[in-house]
Amino acid sequence: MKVNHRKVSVIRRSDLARLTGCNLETIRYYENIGVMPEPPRTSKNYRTYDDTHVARLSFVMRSRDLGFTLEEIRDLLGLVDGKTGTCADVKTLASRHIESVQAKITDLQRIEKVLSGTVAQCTGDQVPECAVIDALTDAA
Amino acid sequence: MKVNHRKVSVIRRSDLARLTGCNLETIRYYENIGVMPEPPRTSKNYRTYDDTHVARLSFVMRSRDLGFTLEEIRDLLGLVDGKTGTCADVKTLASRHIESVQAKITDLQRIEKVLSGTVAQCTGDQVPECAVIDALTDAA
DNA sequence: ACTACTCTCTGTAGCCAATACAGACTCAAG
DNA sequence: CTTGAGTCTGTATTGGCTACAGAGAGTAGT
Repeated sequence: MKVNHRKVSVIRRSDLARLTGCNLETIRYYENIGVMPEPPRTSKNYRTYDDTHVARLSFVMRSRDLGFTLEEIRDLLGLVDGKTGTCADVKTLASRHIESVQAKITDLQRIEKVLSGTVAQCTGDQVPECAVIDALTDAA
Repeated sequence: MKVNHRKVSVIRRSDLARLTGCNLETIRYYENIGVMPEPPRTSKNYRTYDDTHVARLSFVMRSRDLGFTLEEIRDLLGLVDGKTGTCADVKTLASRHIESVQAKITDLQRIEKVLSGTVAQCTGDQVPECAVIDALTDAA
């Protein structure tokens, strides 16, 4: 009555990728750098995952989506895993990240302002008189 | 009357770096990838720059500061050099860049909002009840 | 059983935009 | 003449992946 060679609901790498939306190769990369644990292997050396891997990778993906670096994600995971840290520690990490996000926003807004202002002066004439080129050439 | 072995106002690589604020090694990198031209060399193989190099590198630095990729900078330089393009071409390039900057701002603002909202719920208690961790764990 | 196809495994190379370093050479001042 | 600074080259490293080659494993159809 051998219905299926694969044990019921064994999660392989491609399944994990599909379930989390993570790229297939990226999973291996995360295992190499220690963000994801090395999973158990079958007798033929195939990686086998379970719910905990799905949850952890989802956490990583979500954090990544919010712009945390892998370094920061490692720290977050450490706090979750070790249970040594407090919510305050997490808050500190997140707050620092918020600050860096705000700094990036400010920077991009400055850029946007300069560029928009310059492009608005553009006449559509030949390059030597182009306002954008002038701005890039002359400004300190 | 040998006052100075170096010809008057020969610009060396370190001088160019100082004048433009560009990192010393980055200049060599820009020459390798064709953003800056290979400069003439002295008999002893030292790079020698002039005003045109200072102007060009300043242009590159300014563009970089405004978030243009080196690919885009290459395109801008091509328009300036070749004089084949019109101001409209430059405007197109710059406008596309503005759009990508705006997209980044929007994305970061979304991130900032999510993070700030989550951190605001933080109690400072132990990790298992941390709002930030919960948000990272549960959210799709 | 055989073929064809897909999946997984590994190591390695490439991407951007630099930055850093080792080891050799050159130069200017004291 | 020695010392220290500057320059030269090629190569390695960073972050965060992505892609690919070539081998082995599993599966579906005939």
